[in-house]
Amino acid sequence: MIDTKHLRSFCVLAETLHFGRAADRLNLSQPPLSRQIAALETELGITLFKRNSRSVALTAGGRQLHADAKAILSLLEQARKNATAAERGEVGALRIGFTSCAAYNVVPGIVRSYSTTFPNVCFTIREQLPEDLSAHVIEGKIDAAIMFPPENAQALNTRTVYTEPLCAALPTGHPLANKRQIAIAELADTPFVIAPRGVAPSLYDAIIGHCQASGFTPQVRLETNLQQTILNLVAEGVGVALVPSSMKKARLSGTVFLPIQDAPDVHQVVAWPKRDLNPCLQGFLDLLSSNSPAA
Amino acid sequence: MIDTKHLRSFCVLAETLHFGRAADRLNLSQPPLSRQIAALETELGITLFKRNSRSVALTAGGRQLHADAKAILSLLEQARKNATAAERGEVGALRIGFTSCAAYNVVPGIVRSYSTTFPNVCFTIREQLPEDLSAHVIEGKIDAAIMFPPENAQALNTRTVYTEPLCAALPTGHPLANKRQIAIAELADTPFVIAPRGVAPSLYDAIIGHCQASGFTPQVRLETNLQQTILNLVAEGVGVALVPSSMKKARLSGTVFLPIQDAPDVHQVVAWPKRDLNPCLQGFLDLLSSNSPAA
DNA sequence: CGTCAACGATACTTCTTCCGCATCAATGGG
DNA sequence: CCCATTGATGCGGAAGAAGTATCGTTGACG
Repeated sequence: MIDTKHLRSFCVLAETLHFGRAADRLNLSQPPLSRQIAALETELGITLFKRNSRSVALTAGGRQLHADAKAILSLLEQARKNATAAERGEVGALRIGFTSCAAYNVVPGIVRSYSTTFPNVCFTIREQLPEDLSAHVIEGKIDAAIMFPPENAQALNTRTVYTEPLCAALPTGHPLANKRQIAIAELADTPFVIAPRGVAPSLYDAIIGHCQASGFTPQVRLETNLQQTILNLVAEGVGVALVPSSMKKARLSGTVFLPIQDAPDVHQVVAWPKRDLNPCLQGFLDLLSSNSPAA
Repeated sequence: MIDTKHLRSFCVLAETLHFGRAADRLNLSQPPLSRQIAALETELGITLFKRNSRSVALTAGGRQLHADAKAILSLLEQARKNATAAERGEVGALRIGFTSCAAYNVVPGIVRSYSTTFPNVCFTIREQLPEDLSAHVIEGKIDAAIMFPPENAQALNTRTVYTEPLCAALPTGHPLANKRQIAIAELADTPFVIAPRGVAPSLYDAIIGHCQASGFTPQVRLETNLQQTILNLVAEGVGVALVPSSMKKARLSGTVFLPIQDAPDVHQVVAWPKRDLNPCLQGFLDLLSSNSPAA
């Protein structure tokens, strides 16, 4: 079998065209080099050097092999670097899932900073249904997710990356739409549009909890899973909704966003599996920590 | 140093994820395989497999190295094939020089047949001055030349590849231009355009010799080195010329080509250096022999 | 909860292989 | 014609790799 040692010896000899000097450069004495080249030649079944005891010259096959051998040796060196870089998370692939809500706060920043810090990582981000994210992380379909805090997180690590208050989303025609700020109790008689608890328990609990703390249980007219859809329904006049403040950036006509007195905070977390850590993820998490702004 | 043996073992293990079965496929017992992988890991300074005595899994670095190692091993196999192919003349580079005259007879055919028979050879053909061709072959600037027979060919092998009679080139206005055939003696009083003897001795000798055999020495009005230029001068009415018959294909207006009675033959030869044969040349010479048509 | 079977790591011996020294054979220069 | 240079070869010893036997760990099963 052809050995990298043979290739190295061959390359040095092809460049020096002198067995003695080539052997020196290889920290070797001359006889082993002669034997290595001879072995390579019998292995390939061709002569690589035309030698008479006065000069050494490459044959056509030797020239060809020299080009190929140099390429292979440099690829080998590259492979060594790649492997260690991959283990450090500098090359590889990283797949991140996120909810539409995160698209308005943490995602833009982390996308820019990560892809500039790790240009050799194939970085994929996919918006996914909020109720699917936990499962996708656990199943390994994605390496991490930016999402509302999951409830049963025994297989997941989580870390808060964004915190913001809830705000109220009202249709433009709503009687309260012209106020600068409202108290949640003012919405006690207005129908709500809300995501089912299973989609984002923390968000659901924050909304319902805040209403109940103000002395009423909101009348839920319609449930739907996406914040985006909720806002569309608000714009249609179906009801009002409490949404994370960053949803303002959705720039949806027909909807007014109003701050709420004593608004509860909602959080975005990054969630990643407890085992089998993709090395690329570490850099991602580090960047999230250093960049994460408060709301 | 990383060895191809290590790469092979690593690849098989990465595919089977089982030391025992991988060792079988490598015709090896399990302990050496464990040691090889361990050596590779210490060599790279990273762990390639996460193993607990129940399962073996690639790390990120291992996945990266697996991709690279497969590529390297296939390149190695390719290099082995390339080297033997190069020695057989199936890959490599072949540079052929030729005179404008040959461009009208042997060159088109050999170009087509050689480049289809040896598609992996980088095939370069260059038209060059006829008086330079011998030197270029001897100096190694080109591997072979298709040319008029050189005179002092001690360092060159030559083989005739095309034979054709001389014909007469007359300006369209010439009194003999309407004949179907002429005898050379009819041109005894017409000025000639001819290439100097040094450019193509065999051609020069054939022309002068034929005239003298017919009882006259041609009056040379102008000497120039290229057949192409000679024909241009004939078209201008400077004189007449004797040229190889295939020059008819130059499709030059203003010139008429007439067969000559008892015309002497002129030859095109392929000339190549006597030593240090480029393997690609052998196939070229073989094709020339099998394709070479008589005039 | 204990036993067992499967699997990878390790210890030790054996054998192959490769290196270095000495020397030979060929070739070109003085 | 002699000699110096250079690559090939023979041989003894050392390094390294493979194989056998065995250990330690871990999940499966009763």
